[in-house]
Amino acid sequence: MNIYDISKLAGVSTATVSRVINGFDNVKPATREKVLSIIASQGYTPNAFARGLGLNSMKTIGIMCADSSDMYLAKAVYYIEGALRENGYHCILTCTGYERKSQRESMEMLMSQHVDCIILAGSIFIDKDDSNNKYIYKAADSVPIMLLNANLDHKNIYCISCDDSAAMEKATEFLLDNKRNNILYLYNSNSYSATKKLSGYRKALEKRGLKCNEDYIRYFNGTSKDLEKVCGFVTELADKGLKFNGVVASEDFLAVGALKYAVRKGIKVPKDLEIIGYNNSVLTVCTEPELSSVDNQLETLCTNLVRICIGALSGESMPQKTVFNGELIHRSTSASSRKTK
Amino acid sequence: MNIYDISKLAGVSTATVSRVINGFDNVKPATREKVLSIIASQGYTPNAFARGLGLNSMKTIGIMCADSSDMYLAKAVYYIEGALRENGYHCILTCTGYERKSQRESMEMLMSQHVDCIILAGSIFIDKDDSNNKYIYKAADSVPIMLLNANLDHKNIYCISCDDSAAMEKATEFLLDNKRNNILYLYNSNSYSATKKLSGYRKALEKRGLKCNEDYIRYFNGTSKDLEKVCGFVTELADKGLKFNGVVASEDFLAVGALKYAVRKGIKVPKDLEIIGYNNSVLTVCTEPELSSVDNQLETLCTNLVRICIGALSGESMPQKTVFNGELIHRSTSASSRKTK
DNA sequence: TATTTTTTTGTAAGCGGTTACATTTTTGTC
DNA sequence: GACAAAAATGTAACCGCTTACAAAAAAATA
Repeated sequence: MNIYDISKLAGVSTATVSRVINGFDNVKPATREKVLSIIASQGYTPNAFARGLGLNSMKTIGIMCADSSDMYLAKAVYYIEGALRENGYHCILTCTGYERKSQRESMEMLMSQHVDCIILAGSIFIDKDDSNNKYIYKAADSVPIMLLNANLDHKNIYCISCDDSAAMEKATEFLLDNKRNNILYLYNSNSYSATKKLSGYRKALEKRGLKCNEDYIRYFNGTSKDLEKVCGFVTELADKGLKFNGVVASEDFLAVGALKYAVRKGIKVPKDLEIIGYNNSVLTVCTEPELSSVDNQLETLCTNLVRICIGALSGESMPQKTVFNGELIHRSTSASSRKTK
Repeated sequence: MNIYDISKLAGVSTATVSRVINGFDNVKPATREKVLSIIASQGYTPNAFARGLGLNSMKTIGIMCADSSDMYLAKAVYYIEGALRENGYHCILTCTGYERKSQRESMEMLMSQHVDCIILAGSIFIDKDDSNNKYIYKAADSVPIMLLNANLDHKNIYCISCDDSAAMEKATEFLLDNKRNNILYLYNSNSYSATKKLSGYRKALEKRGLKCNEDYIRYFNGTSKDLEKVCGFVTELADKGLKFNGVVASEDFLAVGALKYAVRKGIKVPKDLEIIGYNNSVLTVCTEPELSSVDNQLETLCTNLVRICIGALSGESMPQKTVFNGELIHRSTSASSRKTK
């Protein structure tokens, strides 16, 4: 059953059927009705491939993310997919891992599928050495590229992010306000947004004229799968004599690890140690006491990313850079008596 | 740049170019080399739409899942996508939510995209009233359907699942072995796999001649987003006078809620209360003490699902039903002195 | 009513591949 | 070297839709 069959049954040309299907207004109402009824009675659906070939688009958008089982990225994918579907777009999802080579391959795969746009969910795709970002610029020559939580300057690249630096600065300041002058900073990535967060931490210290002790900035080489390891890592730091009365982390799981350490050692939280995570994930409410965390407005970021994406695809002029503010969510690992808006 | 341009540059016909691209062996090596070098020098990639139109396939598979931000489903999607990608397939992901209507719409969307196969990740798509499953049977007339953790009888539907009933029975028995005769059963879904789990709980009791007290079987109306509510729910049950010395849950977050209740009330775990969750998710290691849980072998399920899927697509005869066994993972909320294999 | 303008419809050429079938070239055999 | 068989290549129809352009029908104007 194809458009030709329908046209014969309706006694019109394929062009007219096509017009009806695509909702053009230059079709006589009576003709439209007839064609629609035939289509309905035959249960006909246009062949998407032929359509794609003719229009050079299948209304499909590619989403690249390092690991869709990561809690944060999973949410991003969920929000993005939902918003795109509402706009009549389909999503091809590809999990690239953390290696540049496989990321490039994923990008090529998406390009070969002729997606209308590519969304890079996460800053892991951007290299500090800009010459390694050519693969992105090349793709941007063909289709608009959307960056979530990252930044790149190019006329066809749109960046949507949270001001992670400011948000982390706020979190750090909150602890400093309570005379927590030995704040451990835990992170596990050197991506664009991770770097921003760290700079926020430094800025908060600098602002008060405190010099930043590099011993307190600690890189953890692992992921949320290694939560037990994080606890061990923090315990080791403490055992080595590092004294700290505050912890801020670039991801919630790192903060949970610190909290585990505290609970096991019987350290009172938040009285003797305050802890603030980042992402405001479900982990924050699993622990006892529950974890304070920075919410970086993922849903807002994603819905706006899609809005801008759709706009760009329909030829509208859209802002290249869109930045939102994070918010510090207080639970039980930061001293609630000082809660601020 | 299309196949015709390449054929001219290489001085051969489009058929030959097509043969080279598709790796047919009836091409003279010298010709193949020449064509390949032209293709490489021109940076040519075949148009996927034209290809799809000709072959009636774009090597794309549809994944339906209720909510890809759900930790369990997110992992399923991750494993499935990865395995499919290794086999040269692309994935269209669609999150359907929990309403039958939107699930049907997602299914239609995937069918209209002419995917080669549809994977239903989760048992939420199957209705107990089989007449409501027509939308699945209808799709199965066109493409193979893969069910993860669910079951449906049809010649073109393949089911891959964990024996959730047996796994839950094992978990329950483990507690009964330690004279935990008042075991609270928490669940939050009536899907196929959730029902199986519950039947496993019942079976364990029956096996010992214990009659199942329905007061202990409790439905929680919410999701992992409402973790704090779960804790409140369990606290309420206890406040109402329900006495229990064991908890098994159909999902980890329910068990975490129970554990929160215990920690807050100062109940000793596992001495006075043993708790076992289900899915062996990352939540199990966030809590203190860490949560024992049933691992239902999601990765194994997914890789086998994809293996069977690929086999079926290439015309091989594949098993309609594939069942794996779950495994009880002991951490700190079940009495470790009795640890069994 | 004749003429012009506008609306509606039809024709047919793409879009860029695949592949059945026909043809040419190569290889093998006697 | 003649002939048959096998291998390599080419021709052209086809997949099912879109759309520029042409043509016909309807509406507006004179």
